[in-house]
Order: sequence, then structure tokens, then C-alpha cells
Amino acid sequence: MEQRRADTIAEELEERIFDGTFANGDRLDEVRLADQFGVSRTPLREALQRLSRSGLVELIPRRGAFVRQPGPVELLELFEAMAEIEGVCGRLASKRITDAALADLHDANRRCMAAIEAQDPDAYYRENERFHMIIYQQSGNSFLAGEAQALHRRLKPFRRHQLRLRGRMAQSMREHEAIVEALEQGQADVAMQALRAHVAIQVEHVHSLMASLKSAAE
Amino acid sequence: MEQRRADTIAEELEERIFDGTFANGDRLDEVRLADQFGVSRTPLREALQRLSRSGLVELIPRRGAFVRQPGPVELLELFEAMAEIEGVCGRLASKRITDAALADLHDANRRCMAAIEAQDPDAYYRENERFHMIIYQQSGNSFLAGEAQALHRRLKPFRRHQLRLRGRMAQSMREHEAIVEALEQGQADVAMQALRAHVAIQVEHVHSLMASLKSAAE
DNA sequence: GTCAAATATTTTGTATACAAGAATTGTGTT
DNA sequence: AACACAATTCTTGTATACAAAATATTTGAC
Repeated sequence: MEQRRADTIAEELEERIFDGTFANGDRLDEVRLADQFGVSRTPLREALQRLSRSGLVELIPRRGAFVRQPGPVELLELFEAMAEIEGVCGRLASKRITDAALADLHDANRRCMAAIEAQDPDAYYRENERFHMIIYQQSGNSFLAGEAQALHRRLKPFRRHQLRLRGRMAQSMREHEAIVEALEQGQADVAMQALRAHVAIQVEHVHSLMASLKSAAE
Repeated sequence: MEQRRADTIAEELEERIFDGTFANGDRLDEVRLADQFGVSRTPLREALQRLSRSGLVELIPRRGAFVRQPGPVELLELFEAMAEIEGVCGRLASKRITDAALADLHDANRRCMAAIEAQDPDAYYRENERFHMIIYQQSGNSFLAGEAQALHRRLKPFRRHQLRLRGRMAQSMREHEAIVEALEQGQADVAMQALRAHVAIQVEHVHSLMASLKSAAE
């Protein structure tokens, strides 16, 4: 018997919320799910509480657990928060980043470029993610890095859509290069503003966000 | 029988961690505490999980729950993160703050001043808190406001010490006024930097932090 | 037929029971 | 005496049982 089923269950449930198996507002029936996972209610409830902490599930006392996809307003707020926090990470990183990390950023950018040439959005997304993670780490503040990572993760389903937009990958690529340059030269405010804008631009395409939101809600 | 004991227990435990009843590294015995609170292990475990999410308790699988006070490094990171996030809140608030909120800030400052004259650090702290909460709210971003509030709460025990430092209240007061002025005039970057510095200055007094840290650890 | 109150059913929250892993103690060997 | 290993004791994680609240259903009055 393996240890700690609760977190594996939480992951699985999260996956199902992301992939749309559970729609917004759905009630997550404890007994049914427990049955489905072949466990008792105890570890399942534990998993639900964990999900409520990360915001995917709302736990209403004496009523149950409900899937809670962010609405338009909340989504905008999350993107804005992410833009701001990434900006902050960039500002701090500009003063603390190591040469090795700078080399890694260059490397990630090269791979991004290759992905664009290969017309491979998935590869691009993967390398793009690496790029951002490096910056989080190099902020030198593990708390902020953790927050940034959590937000990144939470907004993932909504970001993927954006890359499909015409020309977005190439544009994103240019922004990456400007960001690395600012970091390289220790230009704190330039790096901050560039990163903030790089994330905030996704809010510009709110309509496409709303579309993905609606499709997730049905 | 009242409803939802788990959160009242979580609050109570949090209180005891803050006030030093439970020292750093202490193991929180489920059965003993359950007994003490007159409940079963189930709601108590729920409370422990909640505390682990807010970082006060580390939950090691198959070993138990341990009190986890932040160490020096983590403490510096938390203060830095708070300074940055407050700065961000201030920047956003400078563009969005309402006249009513500005009036509230002035009011909070007046009360702060009165507290200084009355040599009442507790009253000062209370009004100071109100001042900051208003700014969080006025960022217009409930996610960021929530994060800021959570950090504020978490660092509370370490902030209180700082106010006792000679002249800190008066200095803090002047900073508050500069912040309100920047917000009033919509000077985004001035407000951001002022707020960031206002919080970051507490890191300057690291030694006093360490002292309070050590006393909490024994 | 509609609405309301009472009853039945479902579902959450909590207590207890049990199982498996960790810690501890005791014993035997060198 | 020190170490290793085994058996015991504790403790966590999970399952089941029970209680109270919320929801659904039935029944009765108008």
C-alpha cells in the first residue's frame, strides 16, 4: 500500500478540473469520488481541502465542495498579479542573477527560437516555461519564486490558448530577448517593466480568454 | 454542538504558536491536542493541515506535525516579499483609489498621530494596520490584497518588536504621510517606492529581528 | 392544483476502530 | 560494554460508524 494517497488524489482531481471533466460549479460528491478512487472519504476530504487552498475548489461549510473556475474579473486579477510579481522577480533577479543562469536563459531562448522555426507550439511553451522559472529562481527569494510559480501553474490552462494567436510566439520571443539583455546589464527597472509588460500583454487578449473560459464552463 | 470546529482549533493553535506556547521544532501530538481541545483527531488533523498551508506547521508524512518558525533567511525573504508586494499594491492603488479611501487614510494617520502623542504603541499598531489594509484593498486586485494581508498577518509577531525601537513610530508616521500624498497625486512610482521602503526598512533592523527570533525558539 | 408543513433521505462533520509504518526498548552476541 | 537485531509500543494514515444539518419528498389543507 502506497503512502499518502491524499496528494495523488488531489493531483488527479486537479487534472480533471483543468481538462474539463469537472465543469465550473459542479459539486464534487465525496462518496462518489471516494468510491471512484477506491478509498474512503477521509483521504478524499483531505484532497478537497488542499484543492480549496489552491483556489480550484470552494468548500462551503455543510454544503460541500464545488469546482470554482475563475470568472472574468478574477482571471484579470490573477493575470495582473502575475504580471506584477514577475516584474518584481525580474527586478530582484537583475541584481542577483548568476552567469550560469544567464547562460541558461540564452539557451532557453535558443530553443524557443528553434521551436518557432519548427512551428512547434508545445515545445515553445515548454522552453518558455523554463525561461520564466529561471527568472523566478534567480529572484533570490524563494517565497516570491513560489508565489510566481503557483500563479504560473494556475493560469497555465488559460495561457496555452494565447500562444496560438498569430504572431504571438515571435513577439514573445523578442520580448524574451529584451528581458535577458536588461538582466545581463543589471537594468533593474527596465527588466521589471519588460517582464511586467510581457505578462500583462496577455490581458489585452481578454476576448480569447473569455472564449476559453466559456468553453470550460459548459 | 457548534459547526466547524476545525477552523477555531486552527486559530487557537496559531495563537499558541505566535505567543510562544509552542516553540520552533515542537511536535504537535494529535491525540494529546485532540484530548486537550475535547475533540477527536479528525478535526484536529484538519486544523493542522490548514496551518501547514499557511506555513506555520510542517507536515512530514508518517512522522507528524512540527512547528516551523521561519529562520533568519526565510524571515528576510518574507519581509522582502512583503515590501515588494506592498509596493505593487501602492502603485496600483495610486491609479484606483477612491476619495473615500483617501479620507480613511488621512483619518488613520490622524489616529496614529494621536497614538504617538499618547505614547500608546498598541493603538499605533492597530491604526497602522488599518492604514495598510486600506491600501491593499484599494489596489483593486483582491488576489494581491489577499496575499499582502496573509504576509502582514504572518509577520505580525516580528513587526511588533520593531515599533518599540526608539523613534520608529515617528519615522513611520512621516513615511505614512508621504505615501498618502503620493497616492493623492496619483504618483504611481513614488507611491510604490515609498511603500516598498516603508516596509523594507524593517529588514534594516535584522539584529532585533534575530533577537525576537531566538527568544521565540527557546 | 398549489403551497406549506412534516417526514424521509441524503450529505457533511465528527468520533471511533483498525492497519501499517516509525520509534523505542529489550535481548543476545561479540 | 557496544552493537545489532527483534519484538513491542506509539503514532500516523485510512476505514467505518454515528450525529447533525441540509435537501428532497410526501402528505395535507386550502
